[in-house]
Amino acid sequence: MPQRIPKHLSRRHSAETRALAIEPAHVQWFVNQVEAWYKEQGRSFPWRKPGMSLYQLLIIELLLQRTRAETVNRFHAGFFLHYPDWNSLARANRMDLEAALKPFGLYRRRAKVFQILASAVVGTGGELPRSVEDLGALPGLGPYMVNAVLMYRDGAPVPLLDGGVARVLERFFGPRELVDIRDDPYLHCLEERILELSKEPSEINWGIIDISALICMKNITHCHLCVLSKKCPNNRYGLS
DNA sequence: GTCCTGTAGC
DNA sequence: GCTACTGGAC
Repeated sequence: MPQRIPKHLSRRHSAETRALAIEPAHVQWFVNQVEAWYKEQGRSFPWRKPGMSLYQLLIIELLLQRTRAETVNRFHAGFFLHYPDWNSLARANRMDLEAALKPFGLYRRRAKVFQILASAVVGTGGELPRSVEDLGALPGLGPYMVNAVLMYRDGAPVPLLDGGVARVLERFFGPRELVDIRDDPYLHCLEERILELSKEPSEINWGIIDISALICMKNITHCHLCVLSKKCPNNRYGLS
């Protein structure tokens, strides 16, 4: 008599099987192509270079949520002039903070999250927690933000899986299992394999992000410019 | 009108 | 699962 497997577990298992069935050489080729392309053609932003505090990096990553990197690039310096650290954020007047956040969008939500987060960090001595569990418990920090902190602070080989990255991975490797990328076992298993084969976590993560933003966009794809098109099942080269 | 380096509430 | 959150860029 075969044991009954709960539906969500069997779906998880099949998704991971699908991700693990991809040839190692195929994943390695993807990683090599993206990393080589990133060194030549990747975007350059201040937060990708040394010199920013962990506070600034975390705020920038929060600002990048549902917001174009170019927009964050243009306005972030002005914001940090007024709010240079956790203390200034925690003490800020809510309306002033909202006004400073308007150029980025989502300003009421962000003002609230920034202040709750700042109070929490100031309350524990101005240091962010070390563990994944405690980081994820901070207000406003989901799986993406936790990984961003681990990557910037610890150089950890963890993925930055956003909507654009999911799009690139799905077009090249095949579709996800679930609607929400944060819970999808296929994309997470795939990312684990990609980060394992990468030499530098930030380069592969930013490389995929930049391909999603510049080449492999939602509605327009520039397959003729893409270093992945040769082996991409979604290749529209010649058609667009 | 659509999209953008997500998260939390339902 | 689905949706609100927001404004800038195209």
